[in-house]
Amino acid sequence: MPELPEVEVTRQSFMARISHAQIVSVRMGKPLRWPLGCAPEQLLQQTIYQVRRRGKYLILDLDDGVLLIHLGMSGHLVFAEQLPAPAAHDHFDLHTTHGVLRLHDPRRFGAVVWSASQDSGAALKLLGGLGAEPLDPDFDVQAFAAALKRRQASIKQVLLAGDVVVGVGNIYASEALFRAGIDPRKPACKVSKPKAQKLAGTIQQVLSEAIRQGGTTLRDFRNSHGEYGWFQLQAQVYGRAGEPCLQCGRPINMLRQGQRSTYFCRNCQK
DNA sequence: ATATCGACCTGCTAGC
DNA sequence: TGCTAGCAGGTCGATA
Repeated sequence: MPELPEVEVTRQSFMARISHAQIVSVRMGKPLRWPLGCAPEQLLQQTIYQVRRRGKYLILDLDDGVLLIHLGMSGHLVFAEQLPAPAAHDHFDLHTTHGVLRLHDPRRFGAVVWSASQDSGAALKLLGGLGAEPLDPDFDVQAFAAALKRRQASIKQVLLAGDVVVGVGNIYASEALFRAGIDPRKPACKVSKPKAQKLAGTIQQVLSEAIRQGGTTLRDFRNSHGEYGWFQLQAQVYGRAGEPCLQCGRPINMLRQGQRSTYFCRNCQK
């Protein structure tokens, strides 16, 4: 489910409500991708100051350290004053003075991890290798183009790797490459500078548009109020194999790159 | 260093 | 109707 837009939409949906809440109790269900990294009791009484985002991670600032939350493939957060008793796939509850933050994650590829700071320990390990934030006003298009020049892997796989630019997952990679007219199979280093600059723009455009649409709901995604996203209706290639290209009318192609599906138009993307 | 591939886990759908 | 294979929004760690 969650690429940058879904994580950002989630963040915006509960940040103000949870801000300055104090943690009252913690409930953990089945194991998630990584252990919490501290005794749950250590979180009690701590205040949550703000909720930030880095790539696809949410970062909750506490009195003592940070709590990282990753939604994996199938996770979403719910935040409400009260919630029903945990059901199947509700694997983490953070009870606070403002309400309950609950992670629902059927596949359990998600995680909640405590770290002493954002720049040390578990957080350093998880966030340290991440690339640039595409929606940061300081995003450096020249540096982005230069970084692509150093990579021989296909442009699609370099986007997904997240060490050049963060937040672009399988849906938005296909969409951004289509809008930039770049063949997803092209080695990143062979993408011309103008095309790389164009791609930087289409990545920003696609992600921003998706945030405005509340993200993409293929099956699981909801924001913390339980509302769906609608960007899937604007997708021009993702999930449209065999359907006519909206630019040239020829059928959209699908292929596998690194065990992930890529959707593109052979005619419009060179 | 970089690229590829398997692994993690559950649910749903298409096809027989 | 029921079973099975294959696929799904991510990313880490082992291997070449």
